[in-house]
Amino acid sequence: MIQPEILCQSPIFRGISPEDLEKLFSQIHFQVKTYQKNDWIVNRGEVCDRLLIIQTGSVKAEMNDYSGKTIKIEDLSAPWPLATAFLFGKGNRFPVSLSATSGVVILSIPKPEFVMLLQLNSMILTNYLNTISSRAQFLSQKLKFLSFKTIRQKMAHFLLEQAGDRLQTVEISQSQGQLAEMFGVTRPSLARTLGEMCREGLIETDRRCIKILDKTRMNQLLKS
Amino acid sequence: MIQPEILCQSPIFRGISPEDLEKLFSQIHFQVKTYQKNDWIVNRGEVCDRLLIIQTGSVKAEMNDYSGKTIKIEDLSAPWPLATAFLFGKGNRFPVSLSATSGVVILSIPKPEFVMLLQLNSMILTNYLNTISSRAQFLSQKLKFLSFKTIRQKMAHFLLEQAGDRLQTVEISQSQGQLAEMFGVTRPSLARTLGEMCREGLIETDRRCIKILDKTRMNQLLKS
DNA sequence: GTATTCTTGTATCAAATGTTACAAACAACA
DNA sequence: TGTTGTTTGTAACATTTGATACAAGAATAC
Repeated sequence: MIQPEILCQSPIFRGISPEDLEKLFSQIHFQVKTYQKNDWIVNRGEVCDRLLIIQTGSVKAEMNDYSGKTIKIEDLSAPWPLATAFLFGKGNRFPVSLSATSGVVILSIPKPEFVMLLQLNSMILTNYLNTISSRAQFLSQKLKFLSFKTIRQKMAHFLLEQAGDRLQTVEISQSQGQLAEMFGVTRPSLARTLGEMCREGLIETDRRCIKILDKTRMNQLLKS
Repeated sequence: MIQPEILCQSPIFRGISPEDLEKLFSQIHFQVKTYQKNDWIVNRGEVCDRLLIIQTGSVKAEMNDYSGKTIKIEDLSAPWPLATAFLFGKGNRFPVSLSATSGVVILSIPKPEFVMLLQLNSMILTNYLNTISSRAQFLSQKLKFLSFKTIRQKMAHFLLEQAGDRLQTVEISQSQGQLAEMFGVTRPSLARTLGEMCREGLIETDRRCIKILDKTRMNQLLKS
């Protein structure tokens, strides 16, 4: 059976009372499946024609490369939905393989039934739309960031975004190492670039505080 | 007034008859706005609380940088929807500025009304979900591609993806220059890498045909 | 206070890629 | 056939970044 108290904490059913959730589920068909540890839940490439939500336990997403070996992508646990962005769209196949890392209970809602659910309840609809849209926005943001080629440009983009129109001083919350990881570069390379920008009079640094001295010149870095 | 014959060719209203479309629109509130050439339609950063669809004419998307200058992003024309991935989600603000490149008629549907439309008609709902999901999938794909750091890796990924499980020979449809642009590298660099891979016995090239000689070794490139 | 651990700044060398330039192969066309 | 423009292969050099190592400063624990 479904567990409304857990499901209503899922991003998709957030804001819906357990009672309402039970009523909604009484109107549609669905399955609840149980898996043992290390069981395969879905294989990469399988058609994604149902929404899966973890009700209990945790799941490991893996991608197997062209030679058959696997690389771990991420860990997911209750009450998270699986592969929300692949239920619709053109290539609606699972991009990863999923296996149970503990005893797992999965709620499986066929796509037509889920569409019905979306039409029955506008909260579920907006929740689901918010989920996919946020993901698209996140990816879009990340892509824009990666489009800057040199570390200088990434740094300039980051600083100008953090500072906004008003501020001149940015205090970074992470360590330099974490920042480097976010940039996808090595820590010494980032430090070197910061040092160079200091010497050129673009910024001033004091541990975690970075002061932008010349916004105009910083902007020009992003265009060339 | 709305033009059902045009709108039903939009990705969002595809598959709906002009008659049904007219009935649907009689049930909701919406606006139809006219713009002259070079008029601003929306500014970057404005709250995105309505769905915009171009009914006539064409529109230019621009991004203005931190210093105020603008860079052209893309051209859009009827009957295309605007910024579909930003109507929902967390940061629901327009990521770009939009201006008319000709006389333009824009259909503007407030978000709550659009949600109602999604609940009234399951075709519109799946169309819209397909649109956003496809975008998320496209971005995800692109991001994965950029995650490979060296040109060798990008090339290996590209070739193995194109070839699939069966084929050994890939014929690229674009010129080497266009391929390089897609990879985000310069043309001579790509040619050099291809040359090296040839000499190492990984591939054989003949103009636009590339034959993969050693899939196993090619796979190993993707892991290191 | 002292030891330990984490963070930062810096240096050196190697690897990867960009930049520029040029010639050969190919395609389209008069 | 010859001409012109495009695509491809290749080279030399500059720039950027990665890899590794080490020392000094800062934070934390004991």
